[in-house]
Amino acid sequence: MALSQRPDSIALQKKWTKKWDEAEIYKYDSRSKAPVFSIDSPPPFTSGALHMGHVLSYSFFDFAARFKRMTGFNVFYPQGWDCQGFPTEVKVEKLQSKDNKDGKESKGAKDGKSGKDDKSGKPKLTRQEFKKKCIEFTLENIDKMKMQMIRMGFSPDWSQEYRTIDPSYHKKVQLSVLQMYEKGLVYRQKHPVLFCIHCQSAIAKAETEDLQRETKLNYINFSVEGAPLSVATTRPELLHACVAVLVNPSDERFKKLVGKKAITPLYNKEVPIISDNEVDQTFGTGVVMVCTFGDKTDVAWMYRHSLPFIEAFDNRGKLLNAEEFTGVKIVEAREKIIEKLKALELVTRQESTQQVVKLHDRCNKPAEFISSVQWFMKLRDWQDKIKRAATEDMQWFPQFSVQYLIDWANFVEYDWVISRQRIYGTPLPFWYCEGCGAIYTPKESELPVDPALHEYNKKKCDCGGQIIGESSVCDCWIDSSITPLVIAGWPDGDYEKLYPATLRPQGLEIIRTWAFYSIYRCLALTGKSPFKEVLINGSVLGTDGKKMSKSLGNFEDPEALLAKFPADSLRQWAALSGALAKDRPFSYKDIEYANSFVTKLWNAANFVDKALEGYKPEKSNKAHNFSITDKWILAELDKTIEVVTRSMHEYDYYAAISAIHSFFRLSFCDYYLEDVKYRIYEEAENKAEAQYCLKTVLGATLKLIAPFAPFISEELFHELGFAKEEKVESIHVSKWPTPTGFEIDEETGKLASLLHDLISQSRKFRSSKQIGLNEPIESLEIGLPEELISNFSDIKLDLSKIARIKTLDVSSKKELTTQFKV
RNA sequence: GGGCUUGUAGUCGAGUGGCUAAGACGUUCGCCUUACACGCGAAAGACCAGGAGUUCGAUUCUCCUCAGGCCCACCA
Repeated sequence: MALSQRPDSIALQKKWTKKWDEAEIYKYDSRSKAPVFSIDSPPPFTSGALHMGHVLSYSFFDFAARFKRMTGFNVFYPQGWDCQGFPTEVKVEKLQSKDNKDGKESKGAKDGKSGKDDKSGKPKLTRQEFKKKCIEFTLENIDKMKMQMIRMGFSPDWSQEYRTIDPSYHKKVQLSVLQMYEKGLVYRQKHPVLFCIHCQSAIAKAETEDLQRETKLNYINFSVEGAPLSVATTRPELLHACVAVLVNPSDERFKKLVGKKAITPLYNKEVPIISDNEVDQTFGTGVVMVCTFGDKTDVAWMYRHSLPFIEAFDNRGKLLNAEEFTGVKIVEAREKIIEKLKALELVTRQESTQQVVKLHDRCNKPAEFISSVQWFMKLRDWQDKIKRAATEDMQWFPQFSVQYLIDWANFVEYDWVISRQRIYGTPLPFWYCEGCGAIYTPKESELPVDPALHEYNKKKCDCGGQIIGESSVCDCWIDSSITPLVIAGWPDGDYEKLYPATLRPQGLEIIRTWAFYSIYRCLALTGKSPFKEVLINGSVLGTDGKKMSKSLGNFEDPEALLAKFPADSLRQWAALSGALAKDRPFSYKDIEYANSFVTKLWNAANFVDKALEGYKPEKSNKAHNFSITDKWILAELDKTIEVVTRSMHEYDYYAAISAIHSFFRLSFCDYYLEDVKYRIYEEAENKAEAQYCLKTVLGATLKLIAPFAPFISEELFHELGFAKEEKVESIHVSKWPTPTGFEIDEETGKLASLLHDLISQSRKFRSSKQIGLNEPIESLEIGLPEELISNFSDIKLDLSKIARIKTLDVSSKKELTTQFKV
């Protein structure tokens, strides 16, 4: 049958997606005895549509999945959705405020306590209503993203789909938290959190914006053994919460003071003088006062040096424990306290300085740290175990990327705050007594629970205190850090069949979170590392080499690209641009190049299809009448299969796709097809051998490219009858090609390159004399080294036919010489 | 400031302790040759960032400098 024009890519995509779905070729077979290859693929965050980063990374996972299927693995490739989290809340709030015609935003949803907007007094969504909106928004996004994934030709087993909002998922998350609680790894404690005193809400760092501003740096005298010690601070209003004075251990000026006590001005409190490497000797006087809490460093220092904790102000920003200044607001207190210190002649200097403050992005007021009760998971003592698991139990691709995890593990200073005062998240499965702080947990059979809504809340503790259901939800990494367990079916008994996962593919930027927390939690829950191989990909930059972002105008939308290019081309772009763990600028040229390759493949297949008319396999197999070029192309094919196979095993998709492209384009299309044309058209006696080679090479190439270009390879695999011959439903479940085992001797190799060299020279000659390729050349005299002369007859016919030279004469020369005549 | 990473033709980018350092895009020239003009053929274009060291020999290994990128931290 003759192939027509290259088919429309959308029609192709629809046709094969449907067939693959019906034939369930991507389905994991739990009864199969084949070795399992399981992929713990990232559940994308469902606050929007797919972006180019997804296109790049999910293409990588898909290459792996398709390759492994073809090499005989029982591939387990689920796809999840990471649904809950702050960005979704923000987007839903924005949508809500758009609906409000007066333009006022709903703040009620934010504080996690009340569903009413206490500022405007207007009725707003309740907690439950808001949550419902978030879920609706999420489901819409999942539909959109799933559709895009299908259009990209990604091949997860959709029967294994999971969502982190599903009750079954919540149940597992809560169970995992409870089990870690049983092991003593979860606790409840007072902890500083970022808080907006204007909006009355705890906020995440991600909700803040930096503001560079000018402020006053005040030099204030403390005293040590009666002598003054000058300390520079921008926040004198926190003096009452000063718990220590820090100096750098290598600072000669203060070495003698370390270990002694300093007396704070105004409040006359005795605080220790401690040395710490993080103190900048050149800033201010080189002496820092540590307060609870001026900023994040204060928090770090407080934990590091086990300093006592003084509540500096309440959640309305009014000073606490500050003697005469108690109840005064922060900004006002700053001025009043400086005035008083000046009056006492304790301020020696004031100078302007630049500082960066964190503003709440909704109200543009400075965020403060305040103390609040939070839930924690113990990370201390786990760093070494995590590092050991990552280095001993796992192989990282590329190797250096494990260093990101090690660095992070070394850096962790305090435990993981797992509670968030938000709405859209997995509820923490705990109750606590308001009075004595006793903690109550649900039974496993009660899960999933929302303690905030539970009737248990009406009960009293043994101590007589009221029992309160926790209303905080889990950090979203609590949800996603157990994916290796969830996909394996944990906690059911036979989860170990699929645990640990074979492969964890993920982005470089979330090694510190997703990889780190997954290893930690899975180790804590099972004692076993969660995966064996980690594949790290970088992110896609704009064409200008900068991080892709809508505001920079270097943003590419996959949706728009899919309208212009077939998925097969986009996927090849991913392979072409994706050196592991490296950020790559986006390139239209790569896509266009990939696209032209798809066309090339189609056209070459078209030629082969016609050339195979009347082909009788038995003729070629028995005759062994292979020409030099036949032997050469089969040997080249073998080399390519070897390189591609090795590269695929190593997740080196760049190497794989380049090898395929260059073999097919250069060796096969540019040389071999030209070499055999005369044998096909002129019914040469060794035509069957040429047909055999054409068919073998095309068939193998289709398979090699199948993981990268699943649609076009499938179409051609069926159109040219390979599927029927191999009795398989799809190229994607066919066997990965193995080398034909065709040995090529040195002599044959030399003759093949001599032939191609002479053809090339003839073309140069034509080019210089402006002779068209279809006009014959009268004669060619060739001077050849002795050792090539005897075998020259093997390529003589090919040369005269392919280069269209009427007469060929050969004589013995030291080196190759050519003399063309028109 | 810390960690990682990169610096190869006009552009994007492979690769190697020693033979003429891939390929693509772009450029120039010639071709609609019965698969393909989304094509074919030919050509030009690189002191492999700079400096020092190791070595018989370095673009490749080590160190320094300079310049990018990503992540983290960020000054009281």
